[in-house]
Amino acid sequence: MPEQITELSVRDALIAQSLVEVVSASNRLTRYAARATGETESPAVWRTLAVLRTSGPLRIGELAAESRVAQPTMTKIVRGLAESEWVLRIADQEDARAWQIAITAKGERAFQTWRARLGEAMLPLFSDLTDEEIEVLASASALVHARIAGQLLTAGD
Amino acid sequence: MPEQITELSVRDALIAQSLVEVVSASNRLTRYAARATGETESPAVWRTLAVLRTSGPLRIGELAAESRVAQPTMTKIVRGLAESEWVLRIADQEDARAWQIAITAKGERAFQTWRARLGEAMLPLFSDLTDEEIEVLASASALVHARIAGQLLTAGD
DNA sequence: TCAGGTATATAGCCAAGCTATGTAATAATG
DNA sequence: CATTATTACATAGCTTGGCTATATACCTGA
Repeated sequence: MPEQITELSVRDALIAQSLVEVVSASNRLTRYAARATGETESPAVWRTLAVLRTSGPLRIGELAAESRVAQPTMTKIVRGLAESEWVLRIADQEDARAWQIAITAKGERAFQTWRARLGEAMLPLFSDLTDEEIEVLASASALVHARIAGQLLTAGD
Repeated sequence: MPEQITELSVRDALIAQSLVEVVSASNRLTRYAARATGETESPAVWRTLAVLRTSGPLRIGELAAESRVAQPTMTKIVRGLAESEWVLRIADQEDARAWQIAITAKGERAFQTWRARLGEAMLPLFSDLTDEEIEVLASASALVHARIAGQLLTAGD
């Protein structure tokens, strides 16, 4: 089945377009900020910490799924995070093969520092935002976050 | 000067926080969509085409700056794009060292196809959006796009 | 108890990005 | 006009982040 063309409703097309524009614009912004701050950690590291903060301790496999990387990639990321003492590996009580990965206070601080650094890098471009515009950004991110967190990747669809 | 801590105004802190949340949420969403679609091209390729579409033909150096990659990286990206016939290299009239890089009709089609594919991958998570929420997403991306396009990276600050 | 399945680890590969540097053209300067 | 400095792109070579395939250890069910 090559090149499956799907006909979307006008409404769905509008939604899809808005979503694509959000991720495109954000991608450019992220890239700008990452270079401005001379970021050294990979995005996956920060995604992983973000997941751990909101979900609490998770197994490596769960963490991989939620951070959208393959399991061996997450094994590697967790090794690095554990060496930095940003996460702690806790032996799983119920399964000796597994670990519970938890963010540490040090990891939490690193995460906050990263957020501050990133925010400051972007700020000069956005210091003129109106209250309404700030609200728009906050709403947009909340809306996306609510729908993306905890979504498994469905292989079929 | 290690670990420069800057005190932001409450307002700036709010803006910075909203921005960080936007890029974090979008990053997770992008990553979801990229895996769902089995994306093969790098994000930089699509950023580059997006820049060319809105800015018109650019030199490799300008394109590198605007797409937020180093110049040799852009040389490599353009080589790939030219091989796919998604861009055309046009000898610069005013400088024999330089090229004008222009998107082709084929490149434009590839870009649109990518957008459609990406949008459809995200749609299932967002099909319940209200009109107001769609508007919020569109406004947020417009707002970001307007401020990020054409911004050079200031080495100082 | 043993067969199959599952959680993580390891090995090894590939691609994308970078820095440093080369080459050729242009610009500036005496 | 000759020479030197600068600029635009290309090349070389490296590092790293991600992947697939597979090994290892443990768990589960017949």
